[in-house]
Amino acid sequence: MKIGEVARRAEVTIDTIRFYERRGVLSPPSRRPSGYREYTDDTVERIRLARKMQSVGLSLDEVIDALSAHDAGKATCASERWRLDAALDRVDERIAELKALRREIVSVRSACEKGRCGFVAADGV
Amino acid sequence: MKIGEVARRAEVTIDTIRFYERRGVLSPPSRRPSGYREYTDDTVERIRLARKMQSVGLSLDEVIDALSAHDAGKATCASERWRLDAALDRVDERIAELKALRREIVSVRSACEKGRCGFVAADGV
DNA sequence: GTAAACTCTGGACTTATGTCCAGAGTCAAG
DNA sequence: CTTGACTCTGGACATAAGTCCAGAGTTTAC
Repeated sequence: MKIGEVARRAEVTIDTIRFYERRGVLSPPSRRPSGYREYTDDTVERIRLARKMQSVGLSLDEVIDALSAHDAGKATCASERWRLDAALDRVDERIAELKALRREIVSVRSACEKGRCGFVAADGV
Repeated sequence: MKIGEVARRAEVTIDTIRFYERRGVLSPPSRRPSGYREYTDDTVERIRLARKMQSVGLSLDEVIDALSAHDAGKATCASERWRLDAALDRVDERIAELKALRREIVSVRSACEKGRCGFVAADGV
């Protein structure tokens, strides 16, 4: 199938597919005599898998890495679960940062209500 | 005082100060005959205020906007508090997104433990 | 056979917030 | 007066993950 159909089926843009090829998420497909890329269903699945990985917070480099392990045939759930753990740790860390930020905002805000907020006040800046 | 001392006192880099000038956070300072920028203490305070605003999650454009209101002399705590409210809303929204992502990761992870995880599994992709 | 829809390449552009650079000129201390 | 520290400009570079473009060639439906 042509790239447009892959894009529709995998729910990404054509540009993303070509970008994935450049980055190595997808290997270069076979070509028609005209130069058109020719794909199989596998590519659709591979893109979906990549998107799924990205959607849980893996960077594209991590996705490429995971897919390589996958391609090498050495990937099992147990052997790859650390990637999810790492993603989870990052999310938790980010949540903690945002909660700290939230406390800071609330603090500035309530100082603001009580007069001197040091934020927007008439401090001559 | 020269730019280097402003940088030290406001705890930013010289590059950041010049960048703030280009962006309009700081107005162009007076110059020595040599062309060197000459600042007063006010600039240090203004930079600190800008950093404080950024640190609670306002974008640079929002900081510029807030400082303009400030410069116009129309800013009071009450009139500007909505900026903090907006920042707070964004943080809350972001936290909610991350919590949803966390649930998704945990879900994929536990599916992974139970065999078919559809993530890294031997699904022939 | 023609028109519309599709695809090709390679590179520039996007967002946000700075950071870094070379090459030239200036300032301060001794 | 010399030396080392400082500052100037303007533009390129950085991140991440794509997005968009022109201009040319291809495929498909009618």
